[in-house]
Amino acid sequence: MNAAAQTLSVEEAKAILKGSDLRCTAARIAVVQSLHSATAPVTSIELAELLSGYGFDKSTIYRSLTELNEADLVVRLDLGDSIRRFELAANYGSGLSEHPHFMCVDCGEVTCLSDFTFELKASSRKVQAPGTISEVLVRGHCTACTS
Amino acid sequence: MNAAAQTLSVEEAKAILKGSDLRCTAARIAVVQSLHSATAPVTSIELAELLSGYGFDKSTIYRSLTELNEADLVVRLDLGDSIRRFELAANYGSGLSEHPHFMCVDCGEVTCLSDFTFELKASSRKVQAPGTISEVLVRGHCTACTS
DNA sequence: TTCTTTTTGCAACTAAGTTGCAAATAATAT
DNA sequence: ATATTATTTGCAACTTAGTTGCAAAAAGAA
Ligand SMILES: [Mn+2]
Ligand SMILES: [Mn+2]
Ligand SMILES: [Zn+2]
Ligand SMILES: [Zn+2]
Repeated sequence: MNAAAQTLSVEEAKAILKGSDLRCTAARIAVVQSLHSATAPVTSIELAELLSGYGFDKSTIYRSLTELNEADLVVRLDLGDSIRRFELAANYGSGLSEHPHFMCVDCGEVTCLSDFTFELKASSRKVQAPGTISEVLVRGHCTACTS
Repeated sequence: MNAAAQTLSVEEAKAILKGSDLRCTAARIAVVQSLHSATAPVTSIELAELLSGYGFDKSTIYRSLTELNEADLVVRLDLGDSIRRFELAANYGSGLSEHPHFMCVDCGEVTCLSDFTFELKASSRKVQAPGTISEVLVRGHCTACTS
């Protein structure tokens, strides 16, 4: 897991959960706090391992992540390496502030492209869009692996 | 699997394999032919199941796909549902003709966005690109699932 | 507190893909 | 056409990420 951005108190975590009508259980509080302290998306495995060190079962962590995701409190990223990653929604449930993600195919590092927007351009005016876009993932070679 | 686009003869398949210095085995020929006849990316599972009906072992099919991918004869798509998909490179090994892909999160359908280009735009001039992009994946709700 | 509903831990299971190794096959040399 | 050598295959066992059923525990409401 990565370095703490800042610590979220138990009370703050509880407030976030209550805001989405979720029960405040120890596991969910721990998940919210862990995700909050992360500076990049966290894999389910990392989180399950970290929190099993505090006595939580991995199935509980997986279930918590799914529940928080369904409540739009966390974003679930499927980046193509068959390992799920999660990040706390910037706004705790509103579903705003989506951004594309970049994954390096060499080192596996994942970056939030918060300062970028993506544009899909039809090459001719007769092709129609495939649908409404909800997630954009870009893969390639990161600057560290290229240089 | 999807309907045949056109049939590729054994000799044509062999020529493609030889062009990349790969041995012409029955399994690899069958994989090339199957991928050629597909109109959309094919999952490893579909292909392994189809070809196991002809006596090939699934491990052989998985290995063939990996080898053909490493030779740039086929493109491997990781679309986020932990199931790999493959398509024949349009130009049999040159690595050109890349295009973004769209996956519907509702019905799972995958579309090649051959007629689209993608543009990553920095929101300010001081943010730098994350690296060199090699694959773009867009997920969302397809028109059929939206209407 | 008591009651009711939701959540948890456990262990067993699933799905997709990988691996070691002896036997079979492809390409090459004779 | 046959022998030689390197590569590929089939098999079965394994791995990894995640899921599930169910009884016990915990949360929130009364
Ligand atoms: Mn992000
Ligand atoms: Mn395609
Ligand atoms: Zn990298
Ligand atoms: Zn759809």
